Amino acid sequence: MNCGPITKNRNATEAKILDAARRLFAHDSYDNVGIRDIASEAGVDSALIGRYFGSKEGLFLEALENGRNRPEFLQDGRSGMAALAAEMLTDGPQDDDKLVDLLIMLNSASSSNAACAVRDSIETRFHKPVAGLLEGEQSDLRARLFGSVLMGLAISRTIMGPYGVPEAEAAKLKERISTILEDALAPFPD
Amino acid sequence: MNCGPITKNRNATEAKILDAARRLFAHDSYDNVGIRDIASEAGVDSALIGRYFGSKEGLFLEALENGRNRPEFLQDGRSGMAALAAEMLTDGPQDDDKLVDLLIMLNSASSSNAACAVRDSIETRFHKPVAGLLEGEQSDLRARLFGSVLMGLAISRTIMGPYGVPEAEAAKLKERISTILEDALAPFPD
DNA sequence: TGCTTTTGTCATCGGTTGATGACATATTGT
DNA sequence: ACAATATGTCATCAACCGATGACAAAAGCA
Repeated sequence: MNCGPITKNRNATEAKILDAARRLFAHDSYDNVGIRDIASEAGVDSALIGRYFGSKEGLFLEALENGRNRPEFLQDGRSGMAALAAEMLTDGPQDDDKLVDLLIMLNSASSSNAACAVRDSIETRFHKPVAGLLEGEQSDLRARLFGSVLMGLAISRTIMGPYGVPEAEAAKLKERISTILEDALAPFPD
Repeated sequence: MNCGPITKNRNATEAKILDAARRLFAHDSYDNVGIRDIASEAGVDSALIGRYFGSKEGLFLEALENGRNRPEFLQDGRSGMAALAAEMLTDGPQDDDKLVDLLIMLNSASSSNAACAVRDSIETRFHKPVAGLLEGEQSDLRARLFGSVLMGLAISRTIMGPYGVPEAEAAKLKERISTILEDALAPFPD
């Protein structure tokens, strides 16, 4: 495919750039991914990033807001959350589409140029929706607690590599994590 | 103090650099902290970093291994771990000496030039000692699970800023977190 | 005191980064 | 077919980075 004379198509090019950016940002931090890397991965000239997205930061913001599967896991309520956690325990979470957004956020959470956007994104696209699903008092606090456990698990599974929580062959581990997450989500006693 | 003619003292200078480095690395990522920043913070010429520590990476490694209060929290066994978690829930954990090591690791865990050292350090100075304290089977796995929860909490408290788990005025929150950590540490049923 | 070594200062290097203006080529509209 | 616009390419800029060699000043030693 894509033989014959070169074709020019802005929408397709933007999509290629966005895809490449999401792929790279999911594996490395904002600071460690250059516009030349992204352009190269996308098979495109690096100048187009500035032209179409304004700046590297603009591209990062779009990559962050462009999650296909928004909070799709939320549609299933709590079982969806458990499923998301289970997803993290399967092999190669790095390439799991459902986790790309989370990985992008985690990798760049400490990059000063991206930190604000990451925080906002976590709040808007994760904490708030989760809190909305919870009944009882202090749903915000419980959602953040839940989020912290999930983020820790994600870090352990991806960034920590072989030193992190290993893939779960054992059902015991999944069960254990379910228990922990339930603990985080449970309403506070009066 | 420090008036009169300038005095030259290598040990003192190295200490100033190391202190400054630990302070800055605890607030920002490896990539976002320059040797000029560190030198300036230490009140020292940036060339001395190269001279005394070989390179920026060398300095980072020393800053990482130079934690005063090694795993002092481990000396108290499980109650020490709970105390560490409680420490994270108090106001301004950024300036808490006991958490500096953890903050340095978390901030630079995604910086490719520092990631390996960070992973090793977490494994050596955190996972292993914790596992050593645990009785029963699969202590390594349980230690990593415990670590993931703690890291998630630390991220929420520091990097997430106002969007993270808020300071714990309520004893309820501490109790909840204790429960979660106990869950993570508990032996697996047969 | 005079010499050597250590410690600190300064200027600058090569390399990389994000950004941008000038230009070339393809597409579109008439 | 021709002009106008949209899209892609290329070269280059200024700023920053980590690193380093040349030099100055202090400290240690005879």
